[in-house]
Amino acid sequence: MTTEARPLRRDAQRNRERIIEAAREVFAGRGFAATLDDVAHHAGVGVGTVYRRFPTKEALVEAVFTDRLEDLVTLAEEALAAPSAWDGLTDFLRRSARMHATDRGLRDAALSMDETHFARAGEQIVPLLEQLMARAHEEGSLRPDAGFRDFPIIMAMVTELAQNSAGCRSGLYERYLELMIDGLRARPGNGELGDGPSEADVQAVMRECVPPLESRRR
Amino acid sequence: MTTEARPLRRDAQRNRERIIEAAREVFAGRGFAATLDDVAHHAGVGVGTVYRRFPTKEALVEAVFTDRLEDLVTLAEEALAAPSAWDGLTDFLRRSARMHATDRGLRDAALSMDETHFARAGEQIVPLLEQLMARAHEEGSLRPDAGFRDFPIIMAMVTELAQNSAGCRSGLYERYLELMIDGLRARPGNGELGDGPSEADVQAVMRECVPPLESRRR
DNA sequence: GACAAGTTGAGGAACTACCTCCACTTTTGT
DNA sequence: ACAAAAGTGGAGGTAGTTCCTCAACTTGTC
Repeated sequence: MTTEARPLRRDAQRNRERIIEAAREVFAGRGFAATLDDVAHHAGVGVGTVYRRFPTKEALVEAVFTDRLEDLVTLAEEALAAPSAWDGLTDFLRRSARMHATDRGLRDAALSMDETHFARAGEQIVPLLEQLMARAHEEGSLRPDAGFRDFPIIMAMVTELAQNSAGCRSGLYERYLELMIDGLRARPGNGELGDGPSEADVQAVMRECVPPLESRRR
Repeated sequence: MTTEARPLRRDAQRNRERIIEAAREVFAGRGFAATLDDVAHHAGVGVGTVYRRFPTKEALVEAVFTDRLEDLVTLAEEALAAPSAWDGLTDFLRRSARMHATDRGLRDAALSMDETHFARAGEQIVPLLEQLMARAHEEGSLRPDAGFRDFPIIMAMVTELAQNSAGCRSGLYERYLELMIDGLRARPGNGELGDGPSEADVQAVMRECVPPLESRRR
């Protein structure tokens, strides 16, 4: 049952790296909506070469974004280490929003966490955010009716705007993130938020926000 | 130069109404992304009939949504008439968000205000919102660094979520609207919002949020 | 009942994306 | 140096979309 892979020929190895590099750039701009033809052209190789190396788009996406998602986990760990839970929480929002705004592929990967192979990163990050929220609640800085499941939805909204304003003022999304952050503060006079989303709700929304990875072909 | 239109034959008139009715429903569900084929099928008529009556999608959209946009203007007028500017403002947000969430076509029409024939509704509504914001600023209830141009962007974000959660919990967007509303309150301890969007920014974002009406065909 | 008006829906045109295939080139092992 | 193995390129087949036309047919009106 050994998947004893023979080493790639030298030129093939070089091409593989070129492809990943090109994919990083192309996905950063167009997200998962980018085609493998795009990537190939960008890498200066034929489409066939891309398909030989990465039989599905998912395989390529995985090769490109696995590390980047680790960065998000690291970000969450740092957030949890901050002395003030509020500062940790808001920094996490700001910094991850910036990452997602800069790299649309990363955004799509993060929003696909529950489905794809990225599930592992999700499993790491969710408990961190849960703890962070719990600490912020204890601290009294976060409004009590906000929960950790609001994280992904807020991120989805804000980074969607980041996409839609990329052509004019790329930093515009920050304004509305700040608005939501101020809305998250625990304060007398806040309105009623009502019931938060269920886990299924969160997953459904995330799915809607990302172009499907699998080919529609049957 | 008379556009002396002869009256439609009785059956044609009936079909025209059916088409508009069907378009209302179909656009409500799929927004401007709906095709005229869709509409025809829904109306129980052939595609050709639709194209004969409405040579472009824009003509049909106009026929369907002109009144509905008037409703939004009315809503803004009512908001302005409220004794408290804050209540008027937040009610406007809540009620128009609900309208947009229920009818995706209306959302698309509202977000196309600056381009299409709906410009007139835009010209009516913008000054109303501007006054409303001004009154809320005087009143001291609205944070001073929020402006009337934040309206459309907040609406775009919230109703985008309404779209993406239509399949699971259709009311989910309300939670995040409330969050933004709390973020809009004037309060000590609010963060810095930075520069608001320019008129051009707003228009660019709105454009990005709506599928193009014209055929891509060349 | 004749003529104009209206209807129909299959199908052509244009686009997009996915992916395969095989003649050709390059590397590697001897 | 040479052959076998590995890798490459990219035109083109398959397919899914949507837009819109048109010629044969049906219906309404006078």
